[in-house]
Amino acid sequence: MVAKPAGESIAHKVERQLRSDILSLALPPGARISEQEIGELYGSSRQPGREALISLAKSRLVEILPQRGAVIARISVSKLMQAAFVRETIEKAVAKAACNSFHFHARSRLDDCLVEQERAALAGDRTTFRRFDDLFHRLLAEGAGLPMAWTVVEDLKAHIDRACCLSLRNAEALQRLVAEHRAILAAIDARDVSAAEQALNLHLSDLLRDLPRLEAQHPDLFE
Amino acid sequence: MVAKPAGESIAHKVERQLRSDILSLALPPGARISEQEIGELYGSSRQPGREALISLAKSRLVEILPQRGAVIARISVSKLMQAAFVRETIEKAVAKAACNSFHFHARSRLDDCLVEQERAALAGDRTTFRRFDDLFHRLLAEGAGLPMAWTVVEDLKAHIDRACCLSLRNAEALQRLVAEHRAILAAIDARDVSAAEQALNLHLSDLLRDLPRLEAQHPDLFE
DNA sequence: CCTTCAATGATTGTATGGAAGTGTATGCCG
DNA sequence: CGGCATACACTTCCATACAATCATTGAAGG
Repeated sequence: MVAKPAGESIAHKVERQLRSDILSLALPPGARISEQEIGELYGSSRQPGREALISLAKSRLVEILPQRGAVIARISVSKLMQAAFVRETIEKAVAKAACNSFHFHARSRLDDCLVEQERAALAGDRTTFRRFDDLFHRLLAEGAGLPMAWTVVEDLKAHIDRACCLSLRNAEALQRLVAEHRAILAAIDARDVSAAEQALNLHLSDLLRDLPRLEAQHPDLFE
Repeated sequence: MVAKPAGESIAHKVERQLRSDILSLALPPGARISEQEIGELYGSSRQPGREALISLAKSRLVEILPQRGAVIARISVSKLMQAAFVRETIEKAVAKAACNSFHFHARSRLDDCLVEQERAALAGDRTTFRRFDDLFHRLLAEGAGLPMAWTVVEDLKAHIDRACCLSLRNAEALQRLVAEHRAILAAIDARDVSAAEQALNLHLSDLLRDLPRLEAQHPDLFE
């Protein structure tokens, strides 16, 4: 049995690829993009490209101008700050629930997750790092018995991730994030709600502190 | 100039209609539905029906079984409770922000909103009532300077609204909800954070209290 | 020189044909 | 009568054709 006997539809593959390219800023905000060129880029027809665009428009990563075309959305500071705020309130509530009780299985996976993430940080492998960063927050929600909280946070991250990507250009920042993850987990293990909330606040406000610099440095990426 | 010279794409119209029909339980959970019959139902081809299905699948209102078809999603008690919890944490944060400062324009629109909603409640017009219920929560978020909080809550409502629809079969319940809205607004006007949070908690837990009865009464609608 | 208007090109929105996949029913064989 | 293979019906998924809409360009007229 092969790993992936095809499994996924072309439209989904295109969507994932395109989302990744947008989040990594490989496709610059403000650039126009048509269904046709997405199709050509992937060796398929317009249809999968169209469906990918519709999906990404729901995440606000592209903006569809009716009857005219689509553009890669610029980073909105206002939306970013709102998304960060909402995310923080959700994750604090998750942490509070986690302090109350935590599923054993998720807890053990979190240890592995942190090890892998630290390895990626040391290797400077941002792609892998980000994958385990997501996994950390997802496992936190699952362990607290609130898996849906992660799906909400995941949507919010669309507004945050590109700025995050800009901010994490130096390797020591990656290791700091891992340390913050450990602090969050330690507070939850100790069932110390206020410590957990404080650790989360620190973790999520890293980016906001860096935001003015990013905006000054890359004015064309912001709206 | 006519009011709407067409304006919206067929796909969007189909999506809205289908979403409405699912939320109102006109289309029963568990029923299968194909692109073709959606198209026929609306006098269009399969394409708009397909796009509507994809959109609704993102809201988890339908479940797409790859290469096989789509079914109207059943109401998940687990998802409902998680969504209600996350929603409550978000709206409490919104209320807290609202106590701090509130945009004048949104505040004045809220008064109108409540009047209209009460009128709908007295007339027993559930459709209009629901529209102004949404508007109330949206204006709350906008007034607090967090319009994005509403978009998140709106997504969460997909998991909640059908049960809510079942619960509100008697007219006095509608008027109670309006009174709860007034209580929330009064607490915000008084800048009393804990009163606002308490009023919101009461408002949103109405449904949860009723949930066991609904599940017993309509077992086929739940998963 | 500026405004107006028609032609052109590009892009989306819609319809439809065809390929591939899945579950079911049917008929055959033991 | 039960188990198995094959054929069939149904659906999604992808490709492509067509129509409608919008921006741009360029020319004509004031």
